[in-house]
Amino acid sequence: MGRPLRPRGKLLQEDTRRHHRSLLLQQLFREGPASRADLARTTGLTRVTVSDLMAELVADGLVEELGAPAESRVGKPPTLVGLAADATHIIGIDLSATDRMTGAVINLAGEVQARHEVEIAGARGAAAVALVHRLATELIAMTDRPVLGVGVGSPGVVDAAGTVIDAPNLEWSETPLATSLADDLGLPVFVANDANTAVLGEHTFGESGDGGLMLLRVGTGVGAGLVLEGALLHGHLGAAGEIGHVVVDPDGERCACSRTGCLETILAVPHLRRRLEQHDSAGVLTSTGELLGAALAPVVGTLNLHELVLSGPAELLDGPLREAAERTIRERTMPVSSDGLVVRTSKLGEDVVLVGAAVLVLAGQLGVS
Amino acid sequence: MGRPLRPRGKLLQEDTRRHHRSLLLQQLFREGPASRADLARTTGLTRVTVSDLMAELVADGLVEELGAPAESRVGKPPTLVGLAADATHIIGIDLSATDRMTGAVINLAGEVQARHEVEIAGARGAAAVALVHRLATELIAMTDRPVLGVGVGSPGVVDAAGTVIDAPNLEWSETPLATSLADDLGLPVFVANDANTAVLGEHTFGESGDGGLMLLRVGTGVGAGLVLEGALLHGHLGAAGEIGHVVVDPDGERCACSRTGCLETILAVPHLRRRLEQHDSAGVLTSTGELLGAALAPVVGTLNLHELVLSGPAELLDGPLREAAERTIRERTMPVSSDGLVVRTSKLGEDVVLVGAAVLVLAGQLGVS
DNA sequence: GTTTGTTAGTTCAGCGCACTTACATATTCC
DNA sequence: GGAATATGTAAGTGCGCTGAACTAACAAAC
Repeated sequence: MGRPLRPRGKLLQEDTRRHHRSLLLQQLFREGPASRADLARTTGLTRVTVSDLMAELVADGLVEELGAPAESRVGKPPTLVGLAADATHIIGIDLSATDRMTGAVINLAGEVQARHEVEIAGARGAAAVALVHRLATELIAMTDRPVLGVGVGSPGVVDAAGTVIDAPNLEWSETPLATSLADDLGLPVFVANDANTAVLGEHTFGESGDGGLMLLRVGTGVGAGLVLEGALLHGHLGAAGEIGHVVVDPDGERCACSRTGCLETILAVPHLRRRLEQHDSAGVLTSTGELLGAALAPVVGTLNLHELVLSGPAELLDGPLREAAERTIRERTMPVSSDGLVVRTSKLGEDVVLVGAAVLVLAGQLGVS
Repeated sequence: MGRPLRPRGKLLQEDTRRHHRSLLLQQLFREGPASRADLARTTGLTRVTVSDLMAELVADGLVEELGAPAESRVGKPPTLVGLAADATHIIGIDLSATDRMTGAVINLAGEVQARHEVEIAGARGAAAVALVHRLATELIAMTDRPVLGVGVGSPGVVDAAGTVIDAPNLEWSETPLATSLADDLGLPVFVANDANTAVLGEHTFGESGDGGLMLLRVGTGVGAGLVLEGALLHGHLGAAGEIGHVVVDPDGERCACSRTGCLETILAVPHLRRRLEQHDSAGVLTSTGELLGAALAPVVGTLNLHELVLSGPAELLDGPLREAAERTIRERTMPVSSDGLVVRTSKLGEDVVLVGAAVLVLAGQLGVS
């Protein structure tokens, strides 16, 4: 039965070729170097087609020949081909911090090659956009390789075209960041919400499995991103993962959003740090984890999630809090939901958003992720 | 940016043709009859290609010429073509009731043409499978049209191949219902969980929008199905929507599953009816709705759902309970999540699963949904 | 009543893409 | 050294779409 997807539009022969190109890149990306004959076997394409596409990919500088493998068997020894991870670079930008914009030059393997950042220093609106332009330009100047594209993880709700619908901190509203950057830089630009960007990073480079993945980003605010059935979830109005102001404790603290007991009031780093100073540390972390677990149990059950990843200050998240959340979720969901569940912290640490921004570009430009 | 889907496999020219075939069927299915030239315009295909595909579809009996439209404008009047909704029939089967198996002959427009049912009368395991075979055979005999396929909504967890992993009531475990039926009947057979089936029915024939849709089925048990980004959510182990034994009230009633305060203990019809007899009716419905809303608020916020549909006895669901649930969800989520949300009862009533089973076939065989 | 303009649908040659078949090449096994 | 095995390339085939040109059928203008 698979996943019957509704046909989305006209399909050209050109699309077929791009699809197969991505198929091969994807294979090299996930499984590493292989011979053309191996690729033909795993993808189902013929050796002829694989050779043809490979010639194109080599010409584009995305793939390189690596010679014969060490060990040898009967028959003509194969020529390995592999992704030329460092022949092309990607610019990743993380706008989720409140005081600075960080960026990086990243290779096709998701490895950070260089970093750079600019202070926000109160820049808002158009000035903040100009700052992103500056950061991007400076990052592009830091690599001598062709740049595949620019990925940006921005706070706030971002639509599919890369327009920031609403980001209060930067005073952005209906700001067409992607098109503005693309016009300025002459490069493909992809913009998405920071939590969505982060979950893509974790999904692709965080050794995560193939099941549903939810990443909860805990910082000044709280937000989530989800990858379900292999694809990023956008939601009805592009606001999937906006979980920070879901009420988890009706008897809790008053929130700035006018509700009471929002998830942010117990979990956002400033609030959590403050409560840790005032009360018994282990108790606060445990009770916070329990409230989080209670809120997430219905989500885990409904989605039959495979992995729940916490991203944020490890000293806060990776201990009693995570354990209490995991325990609560298991207590509150049935075995068929919780048996397959993994609750862990991010393997990419502070770089999730940067690396995720690179994944935006990889997926958009190469069909790889 | 769209939705960068990872390439799933080799693409043949044949697939292109099938894709375009589905594209045209989809257009006729959703927008009704149109001229070939109109179809060419809306799909982006050329008139030549549309004509060619149409000839094929007419030959297959799926589409019929309807002559010229009444009103006329400049130029040669078009020939309308439309889906031949009654030239082919679909068999839909609903196994979610405890005492009987119901089935129907359904046309391509999702309209029930004939009904039939068999008593389960305690049949379990292989005997229950045989009963499904009998029901299917008898239904096929009730129509003189070619049968496009058989769709089955079964209780329990069902994998992508249509094998029922676990359905306690029927004592099925790893039961390959789809292949067994397909071999027996010589027809394509699609099996899915009843709640998943129902949500497909609602999505396709329930006048629902394009955003995320969650259908909560309230009966002897409680389960849900979700359509996100236009496609059915399966979940990591095929157990998406298994929400009946998520704990919503830790101080609640003991559940048969050994947990306390599962959603089923407050919402399943038998439990709810019992509580309604013992206490004030409005109060019970309202408090039940509030607990339901509290459990669903994190789900609604996380997924940025567009529609939440309750399916089950209308006299229980469509009143204070629905209102309390909706109010609670709105109180507990932020405007960006709740503004776009619609909470309603199913427009298909008792037939959701039957009609959804037909959608399984429509989607699987024609790529339409 | 004829001409003009517009739209619908078909015919035909051509092109892109992947496939099949066939072959050159390079190595191991006997 | 020859048979067997495997890789990668070359040539030709088939399928599906496209653009351009053509026929058909009508309304509006004169």
